[in-house]
Parts: sequence; C-alpha cells; structure tokens
Amino acid sequence: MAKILIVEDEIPINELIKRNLQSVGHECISVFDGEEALNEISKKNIDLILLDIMLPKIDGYDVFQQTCGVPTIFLTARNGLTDKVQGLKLGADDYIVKPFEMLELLARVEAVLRRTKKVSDSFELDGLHVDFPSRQVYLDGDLIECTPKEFDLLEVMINNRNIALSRDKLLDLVWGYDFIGDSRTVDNHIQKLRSKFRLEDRIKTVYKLGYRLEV
Amino acid sequence: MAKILIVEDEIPINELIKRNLQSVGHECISVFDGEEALNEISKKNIDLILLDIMLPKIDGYDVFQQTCGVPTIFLTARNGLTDKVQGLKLGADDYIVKPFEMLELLARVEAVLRRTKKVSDSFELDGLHVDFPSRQVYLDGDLIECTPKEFDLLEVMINNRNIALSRDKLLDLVWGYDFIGDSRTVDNHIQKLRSKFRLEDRIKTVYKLGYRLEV
DNA sequence: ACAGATCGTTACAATTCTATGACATGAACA
DNA sequence: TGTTCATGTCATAGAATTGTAACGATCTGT
Repeated sequence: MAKILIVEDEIPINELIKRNLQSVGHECISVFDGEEALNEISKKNIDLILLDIMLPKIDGYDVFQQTCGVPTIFLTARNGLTDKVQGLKLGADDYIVKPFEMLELLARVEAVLRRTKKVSDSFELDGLHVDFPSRQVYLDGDLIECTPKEFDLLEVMINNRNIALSRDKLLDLVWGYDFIGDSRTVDNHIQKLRSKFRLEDRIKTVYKLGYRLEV
Repeated sequence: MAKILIVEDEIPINELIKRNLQSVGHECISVFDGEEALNEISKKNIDLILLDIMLPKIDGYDVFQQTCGVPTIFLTARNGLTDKVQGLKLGADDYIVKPFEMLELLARVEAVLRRTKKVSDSFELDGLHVDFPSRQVYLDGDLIECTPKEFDLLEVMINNRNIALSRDKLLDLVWGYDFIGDSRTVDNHIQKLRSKFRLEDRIKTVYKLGYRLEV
C-alpha cells in the first residue's frame, strides 16, 4: 500500500492514527516535531503526509513549504490560527479538523491516495480483484457484473475493513441518508456480495449490530 | 490513559471527581480557579477539561475561550446562569448538571475521549486483548467468539474498572433502563465473562451488591 | 410503451442468543 | 455449627436476529 508520514506531537493521537492506517495495510512513519518531519521527507519516498499545524521546533506551515509536492492532509485544531491556516488549505490536498472521526480520516486518506495515484487503484483478496476507477470486479480473472449499489457497498467495506460497521453506519456511508424504520436492505445487499464475490468467510456478521470485512 | 484537568472550586467535589477518574486509570490535575486553569492549559498537553462555570478570578466562560480546542465538559449548576451557559453548550463537547452521578460523569468522559480519539481503542489485561472498533476479543492471541451482551457487559466493566457496580447499575448500563426481570441475569453473564475470558480472579463479587473488575 | 435491470420490501426458514429456573456451592451471622 | 440468604453453575425453551428467495415498483434505454 502507501507509505504515510504522520507528523503529530501528541503521542496518543499519533499512535492511534498509526494503528488505524496500519490495520488497513499502510506503512507508517511517526514523527513528533517539524525537524524530524523534514528529515524523513528528504530521505524517504513518502506517499502522503498527515501534518499537524501546531508543532514543536518547526511548525506545520514551514514544513509544508518544503514538502516538494508530496500530498499533504492538514490536521487542524478546532479554533486554531484559522487565518494563517486558511491560506494553507488551498495548497493542501485536504484538511481535517480535530477532533475528527477515524472513519473520516481513513476515507480522506484513501481519497487523496487514489487521486494522487499513490495507491494501487485496486484491491486484491483471495481470487477477488476490485478495480476502483473502472468500477469493475474480477473473480479468478473473470469479470463479474456488478450493480452500482453492490460496488458502493463493497468499496465502503473494503475501505473500512476490520471494523465492525453497524447497519446505520452502512446506510449513511452507502445510501447517504438517515433511514427511517427498519428494513432488511443492508442484509440483502451484503448477501449479494457474499455469494457473488465468494466472501462468505470474509464478511462476518456482527450479531445485533452489522457486518465486518475481515482481511 | 488520558490527562484530565479538573477545574472546580469546591474542594470536596474536585477531589471526588479526581479520585474516581484516577481509579479508572486517568491522570488528573486539580485546579480551583480560572487563573490556575489557564496556566495548566498553556503548559501541558491536556486531553480533556472538566470545567465548572462559577469560578473565582476568571470564570469558566472566559476560560473556555482560551482552551484552543481542547475537548471540554461543562459542570453546570442546576439553576446557574442558564442563559449565558446555553450559548457555551453549543461549543462544548458535553455538559453535565450538578449534582450528577459519578457513573454518569465517567460515561461521558469515556464517550468524549473515545470520540476525540484521546483514548486507545483497545484494552489489555493479562493475556486478554479487547478491540473496540472491531468488537473482537483475543485471549493469548486467539480470537474468542463473543455475543453482543457479553461484549457490551465487558465494555462497561472495563470503562468502570475498579468501581463496584450494583446489579441494577449494570442492568441500566448494559440492558437499558426499561429492562424488567430477574437480576440473576447479571450473575449469569458475569459468569460467562469469567470463564470465557479467564477473568475469575479479576472480576470480584461484592457481596449483596454486585461486581467489580480489578486491574 | 416495452423490455430488462436494479433495488427496497416482505415472508418464511434457519440460526443464534439469552432469560430463566433448578440445583449446588458459598458467605454471613447468631 | 447450623440456618438463611446470596451467588455459582448448567441446561434449555423461546425470543430475537439473520439468511434466503421471491415479488413488484421504479428506472433506463430503445
């Protein structure tokens, strides 16, 4: 997957981000101040930088000037120096306001990596090959027809693999609206995914909650 | 765990909160007026602030303006300056009305910390590893199947570790207020936890009351 | 307007969970 | 030590949840 540099001086946050990115398959390097950050940027092929603005030694603003075009997502405090940051946001690939939800961060990381082509545009698991740009799915090399909803759901499951996702969460992420009343819509689409893409053993049901894609 | 700043001028209340938060593993700093509060905020990496509104020297309202986005829970008197406070509530992560129940405060603290990702998403004890996002439990590295009630109860016990929890309290926290039935239900589920997760020595029974998870 | 595809809903079967009761064991107290 | 009440332990019936298939409404392209 991608090599991601996490520049964040609060150790618990840094480690939490690291754990989550690693769990979806990325390689992570944690640094805790701007000096270390510039060090890593110069010597390694970093694919993406998560950059806190408030940093010891050299602040995020100055680090950003020297990233030489490496894609960057800013992590900004709720009411930080918004005026200064505002300008930066234009140059950055994305920014996210703390405190943020981890699922949101993961989604943005994937989006930037895909946009900047630093991540393979596809996903492999067992004999399954999912190609995101073309929205096509192959099983053992054979193209499997895939409806829009099926693909959207599959994509969300892949981007949030190893996380228990409630039905409500899935409705939010895939259907995009708050669902009223109870229906078996999610269940039925999950069922489609399982049988169509041979994911019976990979998509676990989390009883009374929802589903989880295990890789 | 997390570093929590308690800003409360009534010494007994301040100390009570401190004792309880420490017993579940948090690091606490007690201050008794707004001036001290700003001092601590500026020099240390505070993860969460519990902020009384009525304070000597500088009041909670003014302190909040300078927290630089550190998550904050307000402690408001029932008939405080509700008009002024009302506005604050929008910016705060949560608020709780005095007099409050300690368990309620603990629950809100955990909720905010998890929401703002200042607390780890997993819990370790002896060979037991509990992963909250995936809702999976490992014992000596092996995945142990876990029912919803088992996981919910385990989570509550972990979040309120070192605190004696009555059966009624557990029924409230895990089953929900509207549960009608035998309180032996709790006993049976505790038994499951003990045998399944090798917690025989960790979950103590508090005679005539309930149970306590000791770490 | 028609044919074909997609998708939300429903119904029923299969599965999983859990509250409960019965009995055994243990703690408190006189 | 004996009595009483509280808790540990286990099995099971019934409730709750999910799997599965089929249906009809809606949409799309012709």
